[in-house]
Amino acid sequence: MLLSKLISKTQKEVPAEADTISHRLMIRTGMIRQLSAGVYSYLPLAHRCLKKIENIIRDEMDKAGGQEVTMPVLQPRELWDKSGRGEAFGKILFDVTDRKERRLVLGPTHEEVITDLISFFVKSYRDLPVMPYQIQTKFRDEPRPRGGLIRVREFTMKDLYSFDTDEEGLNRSYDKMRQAYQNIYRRAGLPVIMIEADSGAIGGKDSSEFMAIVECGEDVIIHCEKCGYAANAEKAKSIKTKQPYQVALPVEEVATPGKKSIEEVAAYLNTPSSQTLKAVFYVADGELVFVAIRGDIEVNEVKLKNALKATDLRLALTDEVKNAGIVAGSASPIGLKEVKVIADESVTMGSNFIAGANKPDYHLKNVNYPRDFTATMITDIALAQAGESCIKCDAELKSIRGIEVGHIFKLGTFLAEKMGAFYTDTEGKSHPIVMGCYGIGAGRLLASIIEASHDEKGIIWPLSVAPYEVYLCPLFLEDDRVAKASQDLYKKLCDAGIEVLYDDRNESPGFKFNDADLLGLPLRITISPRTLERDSVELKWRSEKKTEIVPLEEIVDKVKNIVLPAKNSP
RNA sequence: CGGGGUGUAGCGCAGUCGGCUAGCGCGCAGCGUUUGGGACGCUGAGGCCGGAGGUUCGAGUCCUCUCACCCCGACCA
Repeated sequence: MLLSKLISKTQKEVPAEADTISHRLMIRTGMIRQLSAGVYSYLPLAHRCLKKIENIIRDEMDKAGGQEVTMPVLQPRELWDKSGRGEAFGKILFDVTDRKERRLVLGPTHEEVITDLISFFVKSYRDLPVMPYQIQTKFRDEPRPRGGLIRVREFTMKDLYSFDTDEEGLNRSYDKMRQAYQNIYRRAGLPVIMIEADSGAIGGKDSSEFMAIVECGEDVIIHCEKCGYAANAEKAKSIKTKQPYQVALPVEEVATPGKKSIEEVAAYLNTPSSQTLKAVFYVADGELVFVAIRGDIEVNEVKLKNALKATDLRLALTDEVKNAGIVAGSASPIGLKEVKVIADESVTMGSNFIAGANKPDYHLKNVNYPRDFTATMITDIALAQAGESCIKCDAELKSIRGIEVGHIFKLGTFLAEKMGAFYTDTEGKSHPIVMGCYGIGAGRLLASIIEASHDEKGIIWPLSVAPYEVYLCPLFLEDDRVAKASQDLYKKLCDAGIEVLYDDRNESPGFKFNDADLLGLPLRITISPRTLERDSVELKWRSEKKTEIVPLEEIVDKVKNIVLPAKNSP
């Protein structure tokens, strides 16, 4: 490809709104162009990377037994009503109405469609297992797109679905996918860690996320360096810090004029926050819920939502709390009736707590569970934090940030039951098909690779996903010898099956070198009057500082030997 | 959805006590000189100042409404 003809233009300056590294670099290299919030065009450089990523994914899916299909983007709304997930997805769904006023959605994922499809073709245990997949555009009306390609509203995703006769089969499919995913990241040159995750609106039991560890990560990962335990913070369990045991003392009222927050009360009474009980109010599917938790711990809303089996969970409004007769700032579960109380297990870890007195400007001392209050439910609804202890080995937990670049789920049978996907076993009995689903976003993977592989000059592409493999960089093109030699070399490299970006512009050396670094192709070949004096060219890896002088007659073979093996063997 | 911010040339920005042909840098086009780590000179093209309404002799600038985009939070396979 001639650089002068490439639909792209490198730029020095970048719009103020681009703040993540991958976003800035993709704009500066002319890879993407935003059309609307979270909606992008992919120019040739990005397109080529995406195709390479997709082909790696496709290859691994095929090897693992996947069969590629294409399913509709337009999906009737009834399908989502049937599965019951329309509600769980809520406003994320892009709604469309056709000319007959029929409601459709733009597919955010395809479990409904695939289950419907498979239920038609799979009738017997003999047809199972199957693993259909597709690589296709998905639509999700995210509340807040951000970070360039990190979170967008229209994106290409590979989604594979496994259908098995039983749990054991599901586990086998799941393991195959887990291995295939590891292969994909390795081949794409992106280090990831696999962590335990919450399945969210998708539903199901077990789920694992593959996280790229990068600065701009949206997710917090709690992990243990000692035993390797790692989980999304919204799922992570931990051993909470212990409180010294004390003999339960009689409850005592204390004045706390004007002190409302845990920090204020704890400071005023000169006690650590771990010695207090905190009250937080939520509305779960329209019902007010009182949440009690130890003062030093935050509520994990995902765990709470799961514990309540709620579809919609949000913090309660001031008025809603007031109308329920609760005194915000001095609230406690003590003596509370008619309101559902969910307590974190931390309220049982400790004694003689400070809690609200349910009247303004007063708190209670020496509150103990269950002597002084009870709860509708006591369970783990705490947000695990760095500094707490690992549930597996008791070592101290750390937290890091990551981007979710893949998520695999064991769905089980709930969708098959809802959608009517049953198979007949050897005895002629009918059973719901056991499902799993496995997603990976191509654009996000691309952005993550840049996040993980760049320097102050630009991108450093791994060979496997680079838009081109070689940056052919002639200097002083007006010199006929240079023009002829580089033209000649360009042709030979192309004929050898090497993907070459030929910088045929009449720019200064510095300008070209800087563009080469910015674009980040793995190999740079420089030809100039100086190298031609020695019948040579200069070869340089983008990832390394040093250069190598290679004779003209050897360069094609040398590049072939570097690039082709890496290209052809995964 | 709550809080904050920004819309002026392809990109980055200035101009806003209302006033004349709306500027600067980068980029783009032409000519010339240069050039092993983002060169320089000259010439030139390019603007419904986000949109609508209003105030005014006069609006990029003031008022009202609106739209878009970004950031923080909420939310998020």
